[in-house]
Amino acid sequence: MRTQAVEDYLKVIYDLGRNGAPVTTSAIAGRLSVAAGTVTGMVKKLATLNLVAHESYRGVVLTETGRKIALEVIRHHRLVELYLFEAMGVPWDRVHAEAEKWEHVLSEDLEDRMDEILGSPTTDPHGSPIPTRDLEVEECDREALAGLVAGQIATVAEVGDEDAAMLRYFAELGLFPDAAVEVLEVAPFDGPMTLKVGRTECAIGKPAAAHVFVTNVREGAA
Amino acid sequence: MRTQAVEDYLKVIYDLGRNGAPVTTSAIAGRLSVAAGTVTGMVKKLATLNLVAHESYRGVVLTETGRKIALEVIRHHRLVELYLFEAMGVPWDRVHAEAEKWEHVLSEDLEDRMDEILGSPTTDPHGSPIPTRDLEVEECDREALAGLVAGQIATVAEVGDEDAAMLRYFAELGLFPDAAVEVLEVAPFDGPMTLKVGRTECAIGKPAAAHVFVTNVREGAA
DNA sequence: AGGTCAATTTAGGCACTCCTAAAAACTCCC
DNA sequence: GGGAGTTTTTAGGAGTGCCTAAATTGACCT
Repeated sequence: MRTQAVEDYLKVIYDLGRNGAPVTTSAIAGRLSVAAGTVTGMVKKLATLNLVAHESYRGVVLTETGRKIALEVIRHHRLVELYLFEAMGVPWDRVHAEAEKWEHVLSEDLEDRMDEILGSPTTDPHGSPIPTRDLEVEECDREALAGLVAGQIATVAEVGDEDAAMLRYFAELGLFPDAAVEVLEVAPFDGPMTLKVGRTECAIGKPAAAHVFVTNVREGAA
Repeated sequence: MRTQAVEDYLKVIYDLGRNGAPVTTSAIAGRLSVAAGTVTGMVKKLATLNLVAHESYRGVVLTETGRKIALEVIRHHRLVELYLFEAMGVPWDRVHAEAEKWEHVLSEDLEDRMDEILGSPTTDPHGSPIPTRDLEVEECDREALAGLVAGQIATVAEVGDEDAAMLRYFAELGLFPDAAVEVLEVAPFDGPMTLKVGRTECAIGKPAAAHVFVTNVREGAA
């Protein structure tokens, strides 16, 4: 019953539902690149398996069981990402795609071994938190870089890991987790932001900046 | 087209067909724990994909393309086995089962990284040869330990990797690749063999001994 | 040669995951 | 309150991979 497709759906539903609201059919369809009709069918199946609660036309919410499975898969995914990055030297823009496949075949035993080799890490190479063995995650208060205004200083906490080209771009700019950024200027009409990352300046468009999440936001030295 | 099932079938057909004879439907069914009718259907599909040549009621033979794919999968399998064993400390009786899953999700990039980390190894933890990157394998002349007679000395080259319990038994006896064995006695009526492995003596039944392959067989010092 | 038995293939189904296209429900705005 | 437009669901199919049971073929033995 716990097929790869089921795991993928649960993972996506977890991610889309973090704000607490029910997850829509079309949102899932978009994330999985699948037709809407397909999602309806699958959601019904997940409901009969008691992994989600589904109200017709209203979206789905994970049950406790569904949430646990989602977190297991996410733990696998992020541990594998970090393992590939740290232990095998896979570049950070490629670990996500590999981990998408590995997450479904990782045994508990291997999970533990990776965890131990990596020293029970808490975040993956993109800054996303790795759920603990008993599936706790702390959802930190992170805000999008795109929402900051000129003069603010912050620390990069996490970057979106899905788009490899964007990750290469972030790497070029120095936008890694823990990097310090200062917003020098924000052009009007959703224009680009001028940043100081470390000691170098750069400009970044709003769409890309929406995939960078920061923490510890404060006003810069005047 | 290259599904996991296709890869599994090709791998098994390769293995069963090493003696040169066409591979029977039932042999495949047995190996894959699948009904005979299922195999017929899959074999037909493989034939339309030009991966095997199939003569009705006569068995199948791999085409060159099919053989290449089989060797790729086998290379993946054995590299993964060795990686799990060497780099992750997975006990040798468990690496086979894990590798069965990993072999299908390993990218070329990861394959190369494992190969490099391991120093371009030539055999897996059970002594099976790892095909080279351009898919050459040397099928060495190995004979079953079960076929030796009293007084012969040989070197263990390979042990069957499918049965975890049997592997644990071999480990207990010291029957690893490269171990020296001397046949002290062979009981009649397919009875057990008494061996000297290293410095200790032990008895092993014929069925188990059929899964140990040796090389460099010679007469012992009289 | 004929019969028996085993191996193989055929036939009909089932579960899963996906698709497209049409119908139904919801939302929102006038 | 009634469209218009979007979202969701329903309906009908397709491909893969598995099953069982019945029919066929091949092999072997007398």
